[in-house]
Amino acid sequence: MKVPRSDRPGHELRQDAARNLERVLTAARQVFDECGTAFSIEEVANRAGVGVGTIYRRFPTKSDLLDAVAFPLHQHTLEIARRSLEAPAGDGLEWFVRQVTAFHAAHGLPSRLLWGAAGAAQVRDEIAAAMEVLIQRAKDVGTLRQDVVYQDMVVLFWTITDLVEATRRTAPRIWERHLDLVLDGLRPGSSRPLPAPVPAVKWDRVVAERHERTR
Amino acid sequence: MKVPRSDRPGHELRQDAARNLERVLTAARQVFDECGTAFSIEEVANRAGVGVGTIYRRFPTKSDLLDAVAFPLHQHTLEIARRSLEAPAGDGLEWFVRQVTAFHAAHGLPSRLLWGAAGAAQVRDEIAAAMEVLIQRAKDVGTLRQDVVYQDMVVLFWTITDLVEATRRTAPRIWERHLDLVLDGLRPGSSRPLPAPVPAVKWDRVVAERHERTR
Amino acid sequence: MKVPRSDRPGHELRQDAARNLERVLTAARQVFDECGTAFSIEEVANRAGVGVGTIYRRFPTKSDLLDAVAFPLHQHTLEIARRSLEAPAGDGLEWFVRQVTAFHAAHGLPSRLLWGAAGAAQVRDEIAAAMEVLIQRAKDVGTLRQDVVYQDMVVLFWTITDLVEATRRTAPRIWERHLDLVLDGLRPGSSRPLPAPVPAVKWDRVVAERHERTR
Amino acid sequence: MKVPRSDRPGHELRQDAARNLERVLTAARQVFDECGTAFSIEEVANRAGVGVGTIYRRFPTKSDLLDAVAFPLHQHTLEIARRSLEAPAGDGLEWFVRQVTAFHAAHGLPSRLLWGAAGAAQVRDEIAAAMEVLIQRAKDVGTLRQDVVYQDMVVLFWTITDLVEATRRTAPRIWERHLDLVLDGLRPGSSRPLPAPVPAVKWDRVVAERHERTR
DNA sequence: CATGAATGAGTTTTCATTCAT
DNA sequence: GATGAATGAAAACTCATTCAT
Repeated sequence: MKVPRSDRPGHELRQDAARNLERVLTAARQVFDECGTAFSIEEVANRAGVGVGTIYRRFPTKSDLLDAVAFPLHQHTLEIARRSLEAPAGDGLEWFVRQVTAFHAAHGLPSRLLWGAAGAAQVRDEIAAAMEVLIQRAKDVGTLRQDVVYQDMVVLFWTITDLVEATRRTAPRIWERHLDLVLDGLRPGSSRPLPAPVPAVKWDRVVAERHERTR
Repeated sequence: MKVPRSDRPGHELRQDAARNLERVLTAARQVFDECGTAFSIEEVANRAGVGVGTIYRRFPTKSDLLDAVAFPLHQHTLEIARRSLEAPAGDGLEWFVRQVTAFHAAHGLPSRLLWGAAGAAQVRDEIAAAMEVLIQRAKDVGTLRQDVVYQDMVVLFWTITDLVEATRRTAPRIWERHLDLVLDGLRPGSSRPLPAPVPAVKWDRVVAERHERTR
Repeated sequence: MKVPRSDRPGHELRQDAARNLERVLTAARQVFDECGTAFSIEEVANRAGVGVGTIYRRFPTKSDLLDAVAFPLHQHTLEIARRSLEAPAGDGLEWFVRQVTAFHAAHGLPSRLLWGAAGAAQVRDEIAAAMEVLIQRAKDVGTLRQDVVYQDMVVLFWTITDLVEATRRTAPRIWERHLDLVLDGLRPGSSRPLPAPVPAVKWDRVVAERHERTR
Repeated sequence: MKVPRSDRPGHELRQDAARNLERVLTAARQVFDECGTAFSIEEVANRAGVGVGTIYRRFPTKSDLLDAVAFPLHQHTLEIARRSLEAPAGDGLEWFVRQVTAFHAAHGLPSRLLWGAAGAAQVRDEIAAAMEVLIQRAKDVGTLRQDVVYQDMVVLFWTITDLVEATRRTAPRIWERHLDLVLDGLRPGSSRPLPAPVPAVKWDRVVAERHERTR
């Protein structure tokens, strides 16, 4: 477990450090998966085979560690968004929603954690922009109700990812049917018009607050 | 909860006690609202203006306190279910969903807490029975897709109440539009059939696990 | 469980009080027997069917309650001492030791508690006086080594009663054989003279301290 | 207890730790001596000049701390047993009893703690084997009553060590005379045969229960 | 740089004792 | 007098974070 340092001082440290970082993140993902935010840093350190000090060197705070865990997930979600823009006209939105949800399901990180991370804001913005485009395209092609707005889709994400998390260990596929049901409901042919969306004024705070509650 | 022993005078002994109990429960609701299950008993005691011992006298366990907080909510939800059965044919289901959600929104208790409480099982069962009836009626009258099952409605509840909780302080009415959207999507006229529901076999465990995770 | 008060106020209280007192003492004996000094007043109150306040009215301190439990035992031990003086010449000492030990075994109260009680001092003195007489008689008749002194017998009591207590629940009769062995060793015919006893100067403190440690 | 990882320099890292450990054990011995098992970890921490966390790092449980305190005593007692086997024929038993008792007196730890510690069982067994040999030898040489068995000697130990403990602070040498008296009584020349020992069947439980009561 | 020992405030829970009813 | 609710000072134990080695 103790990695012997190289005999020649000073130039392979980077490698060790990198390996350690990877181990820490892997352990953190694992432990978070099992315990939620109630895990202890020491537990992570033990599983990673390093001392707590090593973790604190890179992540001065438990919160920072969580952010680091979330980071690659952000990136991947962003990647999905970008690729959705290349989907055949009108299919992008649905494809995006399904892909992101499946990704969540596969990696088991709470959406709140995911989006509350420091630095998530920028990613969020780019994703939002992509979604706006996807939404408009879907409306144009006639696969989405005209009265649906960006906000509706975000809220949908929230509910779906919460569901994914809540049932991951006991009914890991239950979200699929629910998603089918809801997506189908979003198609045109509705019998009742929607009320006006919540005014956008506070929207940022809504998003932020929702995400920060986890910590 | 404590039944006074007689009708004759001399039974208002527990005025102070009753007041304290009420204070404790109020404080607990409040603190839970702010911190989730991460609150400390001492915090509740401070806000209630009592000593921790007072809380422990009635609620030997943190868990018991949470149960006590949830109890009246169970009862009220059950009441809504019963009344929904008396609604004009076909409207009961939607009425039920809207009422329960509104109630959640007004009282701000997480659905997980609500349903994970000791003794919730029985209430759950009665509500489930009512919902089955309501679902059938809605299908009969043609206000609900034929392929929707009880399970779908429960999952819908989960997602909606989670949404309510997550946005209560920042966008307290956002859930309404979302509910409109989803409920409208449940009406007949769908373009795609749903896949088969998750087999009922594990259903009980799903429900139980989801609720117990909160503690 | 709640005893209804008599309709005519004020003159049967004594009886109730007496009954309560008795119940409390019985419960205390029982609980002490099970838990040692680690029992809680509330536990005693519950078993006695009274409120803790009732106990505190008569026994302002846990310690006082323990003293009250010990009292009748003192008296009985004293009684044994008195009767031992009437035993046929020379047999009194052994009879006394056996009787007292058997009494302890039957009632299961630690000797430390027994003798540490407030007001035990006087009883102790009278018993000591009796023992001195019994010892002398035994020596005169030749059933006890000439070099044995009062102190030796007290120490013997301590060791034996500790043994009784430590084995009461698992080997309730083991002390009998040990007592036989030791008593037999006290008879004349020793091969080695004893060293001088510990000087009597500190004797009182020794006795007192030993008993007070329990609290 | 912690094995340093290598002979090469750089292993004295835990100087502070070692000092702290020593301090903790010393403080624990002291506090236990004064309060019995009723001491608090915080008290130990204060006397040792460390935080409670430091104690809990090495002794996750109060019980573990007590075990650690007892451990060296076990070893030393075992050592005495081994050396007793090398004593001149027939003297070993008495030498063993006197040595062990003197050791108890010098170090002031209750026999219950001593023998109840985790891992004491093995030590106990080896000591028991040695005692059986010593007893037989003493009988062979004629310095011990033929009817004395191992059980008698253990019971004797219990009573003597309890006495040592109970009088340590007030009459620290009183046990010596008592031991002389009892040992002398064990020599042949008894006037009365002993009853049969308690059946060995339950013996193990007797021993275990006696020791575990302390915690 | 890594390590893990140390810290100490914080958490849940218990219980002797007081006091309003 | 009796009752049992209220109190709050412990106690055992945890864990994020700091710091000596």
